[in-house]
Amino acid sequence: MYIHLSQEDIRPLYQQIADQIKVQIMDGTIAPGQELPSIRQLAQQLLTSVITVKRAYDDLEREGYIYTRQGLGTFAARISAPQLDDMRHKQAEEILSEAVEKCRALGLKGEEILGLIKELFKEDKG
Amino acid sequence: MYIHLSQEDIRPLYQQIADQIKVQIMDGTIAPGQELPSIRQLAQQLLTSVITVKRAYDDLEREGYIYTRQGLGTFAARISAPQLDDMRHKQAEEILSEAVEKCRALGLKGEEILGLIKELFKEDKG
Amino acid sequence: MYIHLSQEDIRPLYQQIADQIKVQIMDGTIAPGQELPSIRQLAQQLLTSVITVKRAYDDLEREGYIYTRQGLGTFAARISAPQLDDMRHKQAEEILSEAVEKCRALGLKGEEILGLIKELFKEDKG
Amino acid sequence: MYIHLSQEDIRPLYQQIADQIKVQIMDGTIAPGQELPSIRQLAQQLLTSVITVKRAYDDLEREGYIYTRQGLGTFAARISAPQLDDMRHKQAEEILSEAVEKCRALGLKGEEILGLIKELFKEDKG
DNA sequence: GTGGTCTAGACCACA
DNA sequence: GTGGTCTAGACCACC
Repeated sequence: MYIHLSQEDIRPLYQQIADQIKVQIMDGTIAPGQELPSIRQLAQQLLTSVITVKRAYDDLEREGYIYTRQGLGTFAARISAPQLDDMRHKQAEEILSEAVEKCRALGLKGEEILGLIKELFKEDKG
Repeated sequence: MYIHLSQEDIRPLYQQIADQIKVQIMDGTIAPGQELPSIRQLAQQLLTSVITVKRAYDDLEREGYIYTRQGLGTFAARISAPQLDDMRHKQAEEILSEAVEKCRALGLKGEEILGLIKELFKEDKG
Repeated sequence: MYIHLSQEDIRPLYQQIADQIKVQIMDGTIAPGQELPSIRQLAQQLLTSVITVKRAYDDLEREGYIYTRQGLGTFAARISAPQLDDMRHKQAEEILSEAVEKCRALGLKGEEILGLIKELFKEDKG
Repeated sequence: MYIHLSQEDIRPLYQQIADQIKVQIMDGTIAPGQELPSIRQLAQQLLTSVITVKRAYDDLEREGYIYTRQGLGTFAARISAPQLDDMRHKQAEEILSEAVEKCRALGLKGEEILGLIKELFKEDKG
């Protein structure tokens, strides 16, 4: 499992780990039921502490992406394709909703924001 | 100048202050060149510490929204309305573009993202 | 003897084993005095370790459901049906009484608790 | 704020702390909006580590009972009476549902469990 | 002063 | 070997 930690990233280390594992589960890189590296292994690989990895795994388990069993290990949850789709959408909704909130805080109106987004997609196509 | 601080807001106090001043400059409530209350005055009014207000003013000055003159006071920058509009739009574009990137990383297609955004605005209206 | 182990079950493996044997003794699937499979046999059958099965058998013996004779094997205790019923009821009473106590500590009245329980059973039927 | 930690309790320390604060919020001992002791204070008082208290506060915040603000402190959430009632009921439902599950695992049928509960309440009245 | 993050290391339960 | 809990202590951001 490849994970990249950056000191320049604003997010705390445990969140960088959790976010990247989340993406890999959602895009299928990590298959349902697949065993994840042990917290000790991953901590060693990332040159970080056991607790930091544990915290990332805890967050992922709480959100239903993985499950851990004492003495057995940590595994990707067995999520069906439609469930995965749902989770992806919820995740995306959260990201977009946050971004829109920030724009509103800048004083932009809903129409202006929609306009900007449409322009964004036009540029990508061109 | 009216500013409301909330303990329950997730943002730190200094950012609540800066954000609200920013909006008032952008929507014209504070005119270009207008004098802002002194750090001590505002701290007293908001029942908060001088340090917190100073941090807000510092951030605003760094971003070009206000400027301070030793012994004279603090003033809203002399920005024309179209310039202000430009600043807002550039910032908003950055925020939205980042969010869309994150959604793409999750495996969502452009159409799906646009759909989610449209739903977001429908909910807000309802 | 059929026993199913699940990685996704929250309970540790040894407890899954003990619980299922307990039920089979209580509902008569395993007759009083009947010989149980050896620890090694069962471990092999369940694709798990001897230690795990040993721990399950130890727990069951401590609670009086089975007994082991050196060199002979492990056997279901000779408990009469009414005795079994008594054991079950006493255990259940303890569990339920504890739960009700916790609810009372939350500030709920007896009637509210009874109401909640009745709803619980309605849902299970529906 | 009085909290009692017991080494004999099966629950981990952080959960003992969280559970007791939860009860005090639900029964009104801690008022909505009231400031809780700082994690350092409470850790000192309970002769435990900062991290253990932090973990308890984290869990409570995640469940909506309290909120914490960097530099300000930790506060009981402003929950209305009906909301509190709801939370109490959900909490109780969880406790009772767990207990019923355990009884079922013992091999008891729904009717038997209901019978035991009714006897429990009769005794309390007598 | 407050909370937020992280480290290095320990001991326990489970397999 | 695995994960679960806990300690003592550090540095940072915020007030």
